Amino acid sequence: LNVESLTSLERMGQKSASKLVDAIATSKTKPWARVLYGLGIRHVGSVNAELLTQKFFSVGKLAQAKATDIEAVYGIGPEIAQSIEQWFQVSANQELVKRLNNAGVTTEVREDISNVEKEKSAFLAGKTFVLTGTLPTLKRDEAKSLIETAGGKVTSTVSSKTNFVVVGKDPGSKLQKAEKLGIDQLSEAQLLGILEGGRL
DNA sequence: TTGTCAGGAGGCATCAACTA
DNA sequence: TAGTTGATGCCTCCTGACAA
Repeated sequence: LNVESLTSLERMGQKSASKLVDAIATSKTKPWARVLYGLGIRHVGSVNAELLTQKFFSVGKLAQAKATDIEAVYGIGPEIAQSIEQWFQVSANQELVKRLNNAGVTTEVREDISNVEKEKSAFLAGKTFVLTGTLPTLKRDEAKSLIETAGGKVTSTVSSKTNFVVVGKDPGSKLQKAEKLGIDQLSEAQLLGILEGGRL
C-alpha cells in the first residue's frame, strides 16, 4: 500500500492515507508480545502474551512448543496451552506467520533495557495498582507503563490484593469497591510523585 | 462550515481460567 | 472450591478527518 493508491478510495484523503501508511510502518516495530496478542489466539490477551514471550523468545519457539511446554509458564493452564498449540497447527495461521516474518514484523524479543537497570528501578515490585477514571495528563497506557517500569503490576479488577487505586476524573465502580475494601487511593499527582521519588 | 464517519478511550458485565 | 484475574464484547462519549 502507498499513499497514492489509498487516496483513490472513498473518504480517504491525503492526510488519512499518510497516517495509515505511517501506522503500518510503525506497527512493524511493536514488541513481540504485542504481535502475539494481535494474532488473536483465544485466551491470549496482552497479559498472557507478555507471560509467554518471557519464555518463548520468538514465534518459531512458540510454534514448535507442545501444549505441555506452554503450560509450564506460570499463569498459563491447559486450556490456554491447548488453544495456542492448536492455533499454530492450522496451515492458514502458519502462512500468516510466514507473511508477517517476510513483511518485517517483530516476531522475537528485542531487549532494550538491561536486567540491572530493571532491578534498580523495581521499587514497586510486589505492589498491585488499579486505574479508574480518566487521568488528567497521563494516558492509561502511559500510567500503566510507568508503574510496570518501576516493578509494579497493573490489573483491571479491584480485589483484596490490590495495594493502590489510582483515581482520575469520573471514576467507575472500582473506586466504590476500593473504598469498601479500604484500599489506598492515589491521585495522578501522587502517583507521579512516588515514581519521581523512586520510593513509596 | 457542517454533517458524517471511524476510531480511540474508558467503563462495565459476564464468563472462564488459574492459583492457593 | 473460592477468590482473583484476564479476555471479551458491548456501550457511550469524544475527537479528528473527510466530503459536500
